Amino acid sequence: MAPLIVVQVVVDRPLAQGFDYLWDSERLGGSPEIGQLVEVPFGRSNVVGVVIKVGTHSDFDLEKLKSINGFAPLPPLDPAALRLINFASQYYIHALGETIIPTIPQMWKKPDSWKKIPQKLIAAQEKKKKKVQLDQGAGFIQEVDLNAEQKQALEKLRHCSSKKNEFTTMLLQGQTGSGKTAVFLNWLSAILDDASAQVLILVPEINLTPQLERRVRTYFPEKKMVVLHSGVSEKERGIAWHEAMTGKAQIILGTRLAALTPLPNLRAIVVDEEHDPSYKQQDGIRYSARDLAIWRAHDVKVPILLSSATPSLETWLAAKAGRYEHIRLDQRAQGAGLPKVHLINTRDPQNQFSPGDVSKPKGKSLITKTLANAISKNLEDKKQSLILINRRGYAPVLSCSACTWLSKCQQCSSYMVMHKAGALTKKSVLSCHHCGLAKPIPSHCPDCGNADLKTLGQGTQKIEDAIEEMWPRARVLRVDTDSSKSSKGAEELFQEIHQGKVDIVVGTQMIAKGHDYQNIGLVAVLDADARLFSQDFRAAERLFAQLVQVAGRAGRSGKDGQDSGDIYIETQYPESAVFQYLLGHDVDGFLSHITSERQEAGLPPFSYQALIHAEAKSLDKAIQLLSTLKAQLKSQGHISKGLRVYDPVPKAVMRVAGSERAQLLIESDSRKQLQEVLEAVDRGLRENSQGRISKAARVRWLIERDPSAI
DNA sequence: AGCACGCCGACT
DNA sequence: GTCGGCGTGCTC
Repeated sequence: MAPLIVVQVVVDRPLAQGFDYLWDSERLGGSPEIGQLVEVPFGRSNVVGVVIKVGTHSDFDLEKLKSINGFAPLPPLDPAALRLINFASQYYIHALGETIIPTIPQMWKKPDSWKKIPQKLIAAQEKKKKKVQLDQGAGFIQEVDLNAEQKQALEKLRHCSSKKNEFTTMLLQGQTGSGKTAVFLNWLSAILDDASAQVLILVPEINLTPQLERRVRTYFPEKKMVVLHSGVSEKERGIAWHEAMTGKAQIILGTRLAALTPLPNLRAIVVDEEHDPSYKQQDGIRYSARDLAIWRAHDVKVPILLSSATPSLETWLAAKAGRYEHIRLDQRAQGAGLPKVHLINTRDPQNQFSPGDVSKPKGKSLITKTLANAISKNLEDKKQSLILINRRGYAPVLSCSACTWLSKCQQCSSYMVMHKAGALTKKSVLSCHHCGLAKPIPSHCPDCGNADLKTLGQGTQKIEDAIEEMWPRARVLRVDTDSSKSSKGAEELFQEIHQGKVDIVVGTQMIAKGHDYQNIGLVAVLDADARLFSQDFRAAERLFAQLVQVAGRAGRSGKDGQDSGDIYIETQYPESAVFQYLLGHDVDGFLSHITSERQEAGLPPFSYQALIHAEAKSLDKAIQLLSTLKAQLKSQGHISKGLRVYDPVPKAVMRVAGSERAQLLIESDSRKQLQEVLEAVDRGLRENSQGRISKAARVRWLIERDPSAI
């Protein structure tokens, strides 16, 4: 009789345990290995799972064990990848199976097509060969072409990461346009001299990927590179992931979803724009790809480079404290100077239009007279202007002029945004940006019947209208998620800007991210104040980072260092720290400033946080669950010195798509203590839940470690 | 989570 | 008489 083989498998369900199965060697024609992707019968159906244990006995009734159906034509996930996923599962208090399975591309999770996969891979390889030949190009900046400062930074990078098998974290801090990319690509170049070495380059979830992709390809034409982000098709992603996890791909460029790809020969990691909030996953397991990348680098003993013009406070402090190497790049490459920052005090009547002004627009506009003059001049100079307003749609809310009616969403506790007819929809609509509900615009007030409905506030669409009215001969383009989703893709819109087909671009923050523009003379930010006094303690930090990024867009046009562009910020509070430090492009000054603020308030990075989210049909139930949880933690003696469990509160947008939401904040001075409490929270909630929904009141809950916004 | 089983109300 | 609501329990 063949020896008994029992394997433990985790599946994509919110279940903490693994499940035991029999491994029938004869039938399966292979031996079981940890990290193998298998198909198992589970309940009534068959699902894929990952083997986490191989042994000869089971705690479960042997008679009741089912057998493994089959395994994927894949090597097992390597031990380092499994360690990473195991860490993520524990740190973020998320079931192992639910952590591991979603990282595997769809293509590999269809057992029916496992047999056909080898042919598919061969076909894809053939196709690739043809493509590669077309891909050569210029634009490559060799080491000799770097400026003195870049060379120095590169030397330092090499020096800090010269020892084999040593973990180092390095922060490469430099202004936009200082040539960080050229430096880190040259750094990676030496690492890639080892033919088997793999490097991981993480980028935020932005439209920047195609640009960087082209650039990396021209740097390393002979290296195999794969790209992993949500825009890559399922099939391509499956192939790319396979090439990465088998060590065939040397360069893995991707967004946060690439951070968990198995890379058996990983030698270095780069996290570009490390401060960017999109590294934080916001659904499912809420991990930070940047934090996991650092853990990963430490675990496999390789250097990791974090790059940013405006580092996150966490990173910057670690660098100050010497835990990270701090490498600076302060001059602008290619001689471009820093743009001049102008603060326009909107409370100052001098900046506003007076009734008699010739150029005064008809309606109320966010565009002040001072800004309008600057835009006019920029137009005369044949330069492009970027106008940023972080609110899409026409107007954030519609109101009745006779009664108190406002365009509230029926399902959510937020307002419906008015969108004018055009790109997104054929007719004008009211749309809820939280639940997606869209309704026609009422012709009369639903409450009192009054026909005079007025818009409050201004979004990108309304600004676009205002600009077209003020500069009828200028070519205006709007770029936001609405305009890029319809008619043309974002990439095409950016092409129009590059080709000089537009004079004024109106858009949300997405126009400021990652794209290099050649002829921008002016950048204006219209709604900066909205985020100045936010509930979220990181709002100012984010705003500052965005404004610096925006400023970077303006400066790139200055070819000879003369004309470096202007940035205009309209604000009621020009004296705010964010703006004052921005005036001097003083990133370090600003970070020092918020350091003391955070320290005094005991906020991260001087403490560690977690949120317990609760969502139910009624707010009462959600709050009730969290109150009970808090009481339970108290009675079990979990609340000790250095740990603060706040009271449950309704969320800012309390109601979304018909369910009401609350949260509980837990804060601790120690990571370890927080971990222990969160494990207790998980145990306590699980005891009375099926999956992630409480049995009694049907409250859906979720633990979020290191929330990016509270 | 996903799914079946099970026991109570308004329907072809 | 049944279709279907969602409360409860299980998945090796």
